[in-house]
Amino acid sequence: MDLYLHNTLSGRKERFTPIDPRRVTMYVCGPTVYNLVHIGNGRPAVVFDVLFRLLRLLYPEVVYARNITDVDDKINAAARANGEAIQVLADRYAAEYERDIAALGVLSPTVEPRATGHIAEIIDMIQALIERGHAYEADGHVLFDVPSDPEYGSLSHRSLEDMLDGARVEVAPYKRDAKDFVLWKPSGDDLPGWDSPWGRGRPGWHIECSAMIRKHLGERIDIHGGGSDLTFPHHENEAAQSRCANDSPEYVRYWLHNGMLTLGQEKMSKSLGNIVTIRELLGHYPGEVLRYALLSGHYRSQLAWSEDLLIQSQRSLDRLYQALRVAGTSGGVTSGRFADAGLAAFPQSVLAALCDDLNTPEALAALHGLARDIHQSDDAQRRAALSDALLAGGWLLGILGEEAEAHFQNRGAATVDRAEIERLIRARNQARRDRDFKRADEIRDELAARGIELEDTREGTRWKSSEA
RNA sequence: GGCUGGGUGGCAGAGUGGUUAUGCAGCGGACUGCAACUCCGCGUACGCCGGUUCGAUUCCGACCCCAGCCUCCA
Repeated sequence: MDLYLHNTLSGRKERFTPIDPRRVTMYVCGPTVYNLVHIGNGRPAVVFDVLFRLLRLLYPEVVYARNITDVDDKINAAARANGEAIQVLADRYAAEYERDIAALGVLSPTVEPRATGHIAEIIDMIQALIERGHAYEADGHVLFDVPSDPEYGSLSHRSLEDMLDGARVEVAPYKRDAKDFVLWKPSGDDLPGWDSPWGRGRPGWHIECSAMIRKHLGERIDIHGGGSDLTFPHHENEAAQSRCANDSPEYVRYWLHNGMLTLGQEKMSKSLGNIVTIRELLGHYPGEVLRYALLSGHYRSQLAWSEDLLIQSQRSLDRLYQALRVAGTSGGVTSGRFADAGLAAFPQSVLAALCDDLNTPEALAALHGLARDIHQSDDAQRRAALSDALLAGGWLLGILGEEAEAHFQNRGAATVDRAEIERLIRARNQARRDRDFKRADEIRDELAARGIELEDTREGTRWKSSEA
């Protein structure tokens, strides 16, 4: 099945053709670790996790690198404010980040490189840029010479003249051109620094990604992902550096950018302060609900984050689990089961949706279609087949990994233990057989008051914990 | 100002030149001892104005409005 992806470079949807069909390479920009990440940071992690899962299904090998930026002036500032060692703070928040996105069902990438582990590669690359006449040293800094790259602006679709209009920032006096950006900057004794041909210093932001990609994935790669706010300047600069430092004229074949989350009327962002951390959300909702919410919109669109979205996502997810429950299948053990399954194990409708530029809302709709089919079927064998398909499709999206019965029972604020629940259900069913409906309803009301809801089915009475 | 993307039913959010998105919420019915679960049905959705067309929410043009980037940012 052909995969189509929207490429920022061309501005349109293109058929995905990897450089090497046996080995697909993908890089995604991770966060700068200086505090807990917000749910907006979770979007690329989740979206490109779905792409990673899909690619592994379609190609024999996928090398996926997702970086962590652990050297940055914001980290330095946060550490100073905390009176904490810089590296300790960065390590801590890197670990918190991984914990948060793991809760969102994000698989580990193939490699997770950190900037501080690649200083030698960064220095090499800067030297190459200087030698090739694309960078210069000035006042302890090394700067990229933007006018030396004729293709600069091709990714973000801006001409150099366009950029002049937006030059709102004061230009450092040592820059030859206002658009030149820093590759290396000097560090005082109180800041992290490494010896270099230009003195003790630290790398600029953009060069980190270029160096890590070259080391782990090669001079040219298939897919580069990240938030749309990184398109300019970060990715534009990164592309310029890599094109100019590498021997290959092609750097990235497919640039993918996810849209921003909004809170209220505006983009969720740290500088605006309108953020909600993943950690905070996990206190109220399972990670799977957050993931469903993130996937409920197409990755390139803005998505309005709200309490309502979470409630709707939770209930939508319940509907899928309810179908699994009715089919009598147990989920839960799906991860090992589908990770190495062939294409045939996955519902065509879900694959088709995902292969069309990762249309996750369409894929979720397909899952709901399967759920409906399960409910409408009275053939146990067919139900089992449908619920297998539902589980497989769910795995591809990174949801439905929980055992269905547990999904409904291990949540909420139930204050009754399992044995007591079973005992009361038996007592109620006895009362029903005796046609003592008053007594039966008393028991049901009592359980309801304690957060337990009952469902009577042909096979017996089921219970679930009320919504949290 | 430049460059992107968008305005779809109460809400979220896909998609399509003429046929049901999907989910949540609401209403009516079936099932049930009553509920819950589930099923069936319903509400005349496509910013505005023109154009093309037998027919446009879907193509073209103008207009209005919104968001993102142009500074750190997922």
